[in-house]
Amino acid sequence: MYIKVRPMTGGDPATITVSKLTTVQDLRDLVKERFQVEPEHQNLFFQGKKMEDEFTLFDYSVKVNDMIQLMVRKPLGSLDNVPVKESKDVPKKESAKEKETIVNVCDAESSVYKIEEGVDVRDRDTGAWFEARIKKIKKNDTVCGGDGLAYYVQYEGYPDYGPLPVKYEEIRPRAKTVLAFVDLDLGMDVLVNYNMETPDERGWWYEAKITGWKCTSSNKSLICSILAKDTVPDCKIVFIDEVMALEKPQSLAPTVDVTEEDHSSSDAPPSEEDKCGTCGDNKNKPMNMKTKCRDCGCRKCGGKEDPNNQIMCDECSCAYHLSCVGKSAAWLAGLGDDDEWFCPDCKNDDDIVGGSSKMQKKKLAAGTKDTKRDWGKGFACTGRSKECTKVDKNHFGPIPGIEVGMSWMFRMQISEEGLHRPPVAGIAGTAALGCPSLILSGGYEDDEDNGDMFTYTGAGGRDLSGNKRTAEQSFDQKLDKSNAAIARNCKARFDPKNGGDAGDKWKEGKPIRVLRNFKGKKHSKFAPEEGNRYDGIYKCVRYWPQKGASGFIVWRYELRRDDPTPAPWTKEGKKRIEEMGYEMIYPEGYLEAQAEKAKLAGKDGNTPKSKKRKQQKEEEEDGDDSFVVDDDAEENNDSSPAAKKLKTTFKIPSEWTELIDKDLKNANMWVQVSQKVAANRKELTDFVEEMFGCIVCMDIVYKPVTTHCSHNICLPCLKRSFEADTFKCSACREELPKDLAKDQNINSEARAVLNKIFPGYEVGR
DNA sequence: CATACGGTCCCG
DNA sequence: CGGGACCGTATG
Repeated sequence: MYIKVRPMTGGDPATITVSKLTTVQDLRDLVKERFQVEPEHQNLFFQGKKMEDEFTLFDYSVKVNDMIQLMVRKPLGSLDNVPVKESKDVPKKESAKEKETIVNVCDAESSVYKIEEGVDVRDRDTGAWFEARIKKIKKNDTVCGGDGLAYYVQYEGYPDYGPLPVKYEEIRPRAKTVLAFVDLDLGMDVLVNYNMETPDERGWWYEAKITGWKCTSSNKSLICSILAKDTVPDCKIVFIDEVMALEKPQSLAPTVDVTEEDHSSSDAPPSEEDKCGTCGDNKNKPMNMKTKCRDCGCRKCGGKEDPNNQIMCDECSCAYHLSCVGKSAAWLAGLGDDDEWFCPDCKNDDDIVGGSSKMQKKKLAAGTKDTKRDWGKGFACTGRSKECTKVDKNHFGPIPGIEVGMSWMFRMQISEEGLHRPPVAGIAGTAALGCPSLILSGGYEDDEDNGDMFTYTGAGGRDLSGNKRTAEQSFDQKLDKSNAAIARNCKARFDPKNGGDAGDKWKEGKPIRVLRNFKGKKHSKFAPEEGNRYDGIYKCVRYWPQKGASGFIVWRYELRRDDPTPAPWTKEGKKRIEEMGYEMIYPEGYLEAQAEKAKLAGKDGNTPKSKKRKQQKEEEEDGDDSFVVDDDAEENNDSSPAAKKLKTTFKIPSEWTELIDKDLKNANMWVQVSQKVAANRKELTDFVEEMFGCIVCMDIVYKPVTTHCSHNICLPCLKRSFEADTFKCSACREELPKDLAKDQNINSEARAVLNKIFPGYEVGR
């Protein structure tokens, strides 16, 4: 499988091919190849856990395409050699002087921060703020801010990293005040948690300006302009219960007074030694619920509420809410008095080390066999990276957004799409409910494929002992399980002895999604060249038992196509696939990983290109005016009279343009779309997605209302905005008519185009 | 737990 | 290069 490794300092993540059994130690070598960082200087983190050499990626539950963070640990002693960065406002001639002063680096005091004070520090590369603690303050140092001081900070949770010098401008008193949603206001500067890559997940803390918000009955979110490395506008913040106020630096003397005053108002002021150094609350009995603090509250969320449902780590003595570490009250009750518990940050985590994980058992078993082969590599054994939730597992019929002629490289992908869920088996479904999908993969000798009609063979009748997936027929098949499932779809009486025939009522049977796999090429000319292709809906006409080629009884099924979309092998179908620009879909990150692999093994130039060329030639020789996939034109510069081999551009299908012409309100936008030069379908649809993003929720506009000022808003978003008494277009501040948020104002022409371009995009909204 | 028309690497 | 041995995975 492949994973991604991203340096904490920003920069592009690298795709690295590994297996689940790769040890962290081995991973370090791969990371070294890519980032030129010695293993001993690497700190690797996965989901907040520091990775230790002796464990495998499996131990950490690393899955395909997961992201691992790389933090470069500076070699000891380099601290004093931090490269001098010439600041712009220092004239060059002074640099000699500066050199001189380095000698005089010495401890200093700050009028604002004190040693050991908890602060937030802005990371120069990402712009995110991290919790840190001031360890030293020096003057005349190489890194000095406006106050002439360098603050050496130690990042919380990264004891091996630092202390590092930062400027006055890069630190701020530790944020401690959580702001209630009602107190948030437009234009306010706050600290928010945001994930640049997957905004729905937790990320880092950034300074942000509030520019809008969005409320539904179930969901509230905030729109902010985030100050990362650069300013990133229109970020949707989902963690609205954790928006924090920015603390202003205050000079030390008055600060003490203020905190003292603050606490004099509560009935029992904490003594100095009980006072939390971070938030000033009483450590033993934190009272200020408005203030979140990871030092005297829950280490994870900072919350202080519900102390009875907090548990303390036996290693670091930090408190955690049970819910924050995924434990229940019942689990706590079941814990004996001298049972130890270790928090996720401490090394003795039972999830990783020890315990009776199935991994350990497997390891033992594997150990006796001493297999050298690393099965976890590549796509042989990877599992799903997502599960289809768009439709139910027992959904029959087409799947929204999935069109006849679309292709995926691997079985696991069509499982993820919900198209055909079993990873290996050809027939999905149960005897009780029927068969929603099947795939022709050329594994059964009795299959006969005539395209619009084919006969399929049931499963079973094979001896799979020895952990096999296929074998030759060695006994009679029975009409049960998946074999019975297909029969259930047939509009005929269920007869496990003789079979049944739907006759001319065959179309009344339950629909079966049919896919063809390239391995069917052996026997069928309807199979695709590569991967797995969705061919549409078929129905079971009849089913019967028959003596197969092996001499054993197999169940056979006659399937007939009943789908309005032209089949992929017909002239019409081919044209449609070309027009729609359907191209082989690969798993996320797969191609990058392959490219990387090829690069690494690049010395011997035996790439599988020859095969592809041959296929292309055949297609061209075929002479029918089918399109030419021109994805490796650059290597054709040898002798081809290649005037026609310019770059292919995606041509907008006539099915789209017909609808586009009707959407007069967005004529301007569509002109831009039609002028867009896109190499393939995806490039163009990405552009459309950008153009037709709702100005409020940013998703593709749903039930679009096109404003007079030519902006598109989802009707529900518009309604919410009006309910909040905002009657201005959030894109251009133009006043909107108060009666705009009505069903009859939906731009149905635009909606029709978008539904054509993004089939099923409205499902689930 | 058994089943299953995958995918990969090794070997001849 | 093509066939065989071999696991990891989702589902009933």
